[in-house]
Amino acid sequence: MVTVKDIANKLGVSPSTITRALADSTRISTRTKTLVRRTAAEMGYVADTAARTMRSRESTLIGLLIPDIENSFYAQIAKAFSDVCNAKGFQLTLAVSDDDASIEERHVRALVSARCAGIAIVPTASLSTQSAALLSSRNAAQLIRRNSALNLDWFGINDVEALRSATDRLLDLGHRRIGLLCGEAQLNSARDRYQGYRAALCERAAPFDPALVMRGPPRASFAQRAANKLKSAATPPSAIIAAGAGLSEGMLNAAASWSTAEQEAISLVGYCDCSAFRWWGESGLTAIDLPVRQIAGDLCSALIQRAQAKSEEPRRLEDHLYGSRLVLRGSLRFANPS
Amino acid sequence: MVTVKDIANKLGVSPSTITRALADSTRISTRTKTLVRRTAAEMGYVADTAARTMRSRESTLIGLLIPDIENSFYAQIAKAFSDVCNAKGFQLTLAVSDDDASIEERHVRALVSARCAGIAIVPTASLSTQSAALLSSRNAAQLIRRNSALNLDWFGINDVEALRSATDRLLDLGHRRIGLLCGEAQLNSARDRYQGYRAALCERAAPFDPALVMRGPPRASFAQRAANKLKSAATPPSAIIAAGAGLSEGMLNAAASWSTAEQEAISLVGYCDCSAFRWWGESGLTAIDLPVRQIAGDLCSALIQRAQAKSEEPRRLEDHLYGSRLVLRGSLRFANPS
DNA sequence: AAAGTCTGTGCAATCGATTGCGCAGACACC
DNA sequence: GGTGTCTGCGCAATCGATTGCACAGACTTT
Repeated sequence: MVTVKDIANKLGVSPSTITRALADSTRISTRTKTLVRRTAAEMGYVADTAARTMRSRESTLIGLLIPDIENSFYAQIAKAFSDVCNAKGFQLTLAVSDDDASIEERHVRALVSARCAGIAIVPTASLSTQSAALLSSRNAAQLIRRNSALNLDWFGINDVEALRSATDRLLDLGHRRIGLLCGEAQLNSARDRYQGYRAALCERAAPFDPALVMRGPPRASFAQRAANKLKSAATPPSAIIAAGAGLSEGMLNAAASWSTAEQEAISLVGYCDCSAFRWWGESGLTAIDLPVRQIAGDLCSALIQRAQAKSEEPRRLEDHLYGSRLVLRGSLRFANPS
Repeated sequence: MVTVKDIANKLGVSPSTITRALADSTRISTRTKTLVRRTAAEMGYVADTAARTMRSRESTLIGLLIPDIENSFYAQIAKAFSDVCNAKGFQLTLAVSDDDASIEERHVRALVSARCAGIAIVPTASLSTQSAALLSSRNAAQLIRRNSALNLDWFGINDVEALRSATDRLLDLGHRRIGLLCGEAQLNSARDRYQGYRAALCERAAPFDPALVMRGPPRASFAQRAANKLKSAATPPSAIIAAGAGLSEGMLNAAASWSTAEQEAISLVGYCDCSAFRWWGESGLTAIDLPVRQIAGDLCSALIQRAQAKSEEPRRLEDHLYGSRLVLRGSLRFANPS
């Protein structure tokens, strides 16, 4: 590895001159600067990030900790982070928790250890106390999901409203038995989604059947089983809403194995519109469209801004709430009069 | 930030004792170890990765540079890397080039600067000389795509064979006008795919019409336009193969906007099977199924192994070639006798 | 001509964890 | 008693880039 000292030796000057020349300091003659830069390029010099981080005590690393990267929803988040980081000269380090609290803790530790300038986390429901402690009083924020154990700003969706309006729409179409695939209640966000669903039913005086609500881990595998179970019930729902990204994936995987008749008998609603939803069936899946990129981009920008501002004053916690809208596609049908 | 020195001061011992206790050195008494560990935990100590990297001159960072993260294909690669890194105690840093050589070069520079233990790259067709120079003689390898400017090991698919067999299958079904969406010829991998297609046509003595081959940037946007153009041609093809992950996405986006009749008139074949392909139309998209996870996992493991072996002897370049198979789904039909 | 102002560089300390070497005390063995 | 041997721990250097301070020479001002 070529170091500053190597260049200095080659040119017969001191290391300080090299750094200053490369950093474009005003105290270095133009002639020297040009010479140094050319030599550095020739020698293939690349500054050592570790040394720089150490000396300056600040890194240009942004940590993103998500439960899944294969789901399009989280992939969109990662892309938004990548773009913002790119634009502002930061690097992205990606950590995938697989919705496992112990993996999550390892990652949190690694991100903190790397002295990330900022950390964004989509927390698991069972986030460890350790993780929470490690993140508190650091430049971190939670994204989409909100875990009350985490004393951090939150950037997310108005989930009550999102689910209420989706449910409302189904009621408009005459559906009375609406299935819900929903995450576990430890997360405020899953609770909100459930409550939105309940609120819509209540306001419209529609019957509520607990058997239609399937709660479980926010994974595709769970949703797939749950959706199949709903379909095969004695009196199956005429519509199903997946209240989560992983859950939508599982629901579609299940429904893809249904017969055409079965598919037509049940209207489906997904969470977070992704381009593959347009590939669903003949004319696409109806979905709750969230401004994911916007949210993730805003969060990433906020983290970077705070990192650069480095004000030490304790801030009050903030929630950043975003709206959503329903994108109507072929997967919604009028309920058959029963 | 709590440092080793802080713990040492608190316990009235030297910093060396702390490090050794935490590293479980044999020269430290069990009593001291326990004490140190408890104190470290209480004080919320987290080692500084930068300092450690600097001293040891080796990081636990694996860099992955891909053109896109929203495409399921690359997301699967990222997941495989994440899993392997996780299992071996490494961290993943993700860089997205958007198929732009200048962004790519910035990322390469950053990854090298971070002294990554290993770097995997899915190179752009127009990879800069700079990038190639930076990567050469480092622990790096190219993945899927192969750029001859890069003097690195390659882990990828037998693309000639993959495209030959897909084309063959379409010929079996009676198709004679088969469209091809393909990347630009600068990349060996794109060239291979094209050649596989040509080879199949040639062997079966099927006519070759250059107008059916759309070559361009490996992006969804290009493929979408190209697929639409093929469909609207005077004598449209009865089948289209997308010879790339991004191209498949674009092809489906285009086809999703076609009428049912139009969709039924053209058999589609995608590249790299992803779960969303099963959502396509009524019974899923036929696709060339690649062992992506396997490839990516193997590559990541190889990088880590080499990093740990740290042998200085120059190695010969190796190619790691994987096979593929066609997954048949509803998007394939017999050609209408014309 | 003396004093003041720039310019262009070098010196040396610093960031935090790690480790080779050395040292002191305890104990064993002949 | 003398000589090893082992255990437990401290000293100080090291990794590479950065930066406050100092300093030498050139040039300007009164």
